[in-house]
Amino acid sequence: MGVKERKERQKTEMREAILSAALKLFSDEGYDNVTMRKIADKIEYSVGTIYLYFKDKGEIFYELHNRGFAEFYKRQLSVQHIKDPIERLKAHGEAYIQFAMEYPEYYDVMFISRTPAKEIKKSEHWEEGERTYEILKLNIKQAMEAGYFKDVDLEVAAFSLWSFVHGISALFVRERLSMLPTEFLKPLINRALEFLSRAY
Amino acid sequence: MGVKERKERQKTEMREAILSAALKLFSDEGYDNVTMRKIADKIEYSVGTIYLYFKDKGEIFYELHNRGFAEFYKRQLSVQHIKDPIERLKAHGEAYIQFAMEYPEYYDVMFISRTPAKEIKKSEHWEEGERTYEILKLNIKQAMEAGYFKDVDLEVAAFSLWSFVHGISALFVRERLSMLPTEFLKPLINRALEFLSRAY
DNA sequence: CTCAAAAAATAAACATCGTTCAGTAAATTA
DNA sequence: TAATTTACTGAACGATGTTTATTTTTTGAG
Repeated sequence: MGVKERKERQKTEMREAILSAALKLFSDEGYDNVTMRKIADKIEYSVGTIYLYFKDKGEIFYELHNRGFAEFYKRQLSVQHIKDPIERLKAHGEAYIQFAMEYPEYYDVMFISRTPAKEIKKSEHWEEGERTYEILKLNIKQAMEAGYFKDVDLEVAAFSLWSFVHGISALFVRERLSMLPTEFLKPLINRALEFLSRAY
Repeated sequence: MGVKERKERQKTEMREAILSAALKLFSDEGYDNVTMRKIADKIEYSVGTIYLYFKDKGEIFYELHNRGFAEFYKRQLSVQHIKDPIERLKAHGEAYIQFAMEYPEYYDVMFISRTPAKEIKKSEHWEEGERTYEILKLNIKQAMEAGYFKDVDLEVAAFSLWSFVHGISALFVRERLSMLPTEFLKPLINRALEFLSRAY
């Protein structure tokens, strides 16, 4: 009698369907322009049904946000195998910005949004943010040991590099770079990363 | 018979009251969380009255956006008298960040807030933003002519420097640096500017 | 297989949003 | 003072997120 199991499975399948529809919509149209009714249309259920699976619109976003942070951290790690410290730092920056461009809604709540949903404030997930900052400092430190960043304070360098990639990400996410055609944007960002990594 | 003049004055006073209330609210709560009714409450008029002075919510934002840029542009110019190109560039960055720290509401509206895109996209006032970008490029170009930034593309350098100061400003304005005590923040920012200007 | 209880889904209703508009009050003019 | 113009209001509209009462579907004991 696997009734309970099937119900469980169906419940998670429905949650996944909602999350998947919401992610696409959020990413295409932005959180505020996505209505619960649009999500409901997309999964071909009525509006009220969504509320059987999620407390409110914010909880849908929160769940996606969690997955975003997990993905963010994973991407930071994915670069750690690179041997050359400067190359690794550059790849680190690339991974950071790529995440922001791929999941602007996530990036927004993580680093830009003024009032993150209540759930997010008290969340343990900012620690994941600090862990990525530690990775950055580690990478800079190893670059120093390899002879780069002479006479530079570690904290100052970390703050500077973070500000730099955040600046690019924030301008992109909040659409202050829309005057640049997309095909020019990515190369420009890459050259900007080179600009910085070649400086030291 | 200065009736017309007084009416004119009253009209602009009302516009100013609306703009001032809106700026504070936008900055405190974010564009989307500010309702027309909140603005109306703050100036102690009914909702409909606002629409006698502004076409819609977006136009209020648009006007604030314009004013921010005017003040911003003035500050950028104030640095142009400095002779040494690298010192001037550094002062330029300082002026930029100082504006953000002094008028976080304006900086927010100008470079961070989600914009009602229609108004601003086609606006001639982004040109004021582009004018400041031209100043930056001019300053970089003169630094190049003085022997700095060798083998660097002008556009890439401008984009990089802008991203850098925007990153710092955005992190400050959106309170992602609140873990740093204020007395450490300014020196840190100064050292970050040095970090970059010393790189080339 | 039947059918009442439980679960799932829905449609309608609610409060609030930006915006509009018919109507009222105030100021101006003749 | 009376008429007209201007300033303002408050109710209404369609759309939003969310809640609720109701209907439909699924379940499992007799």
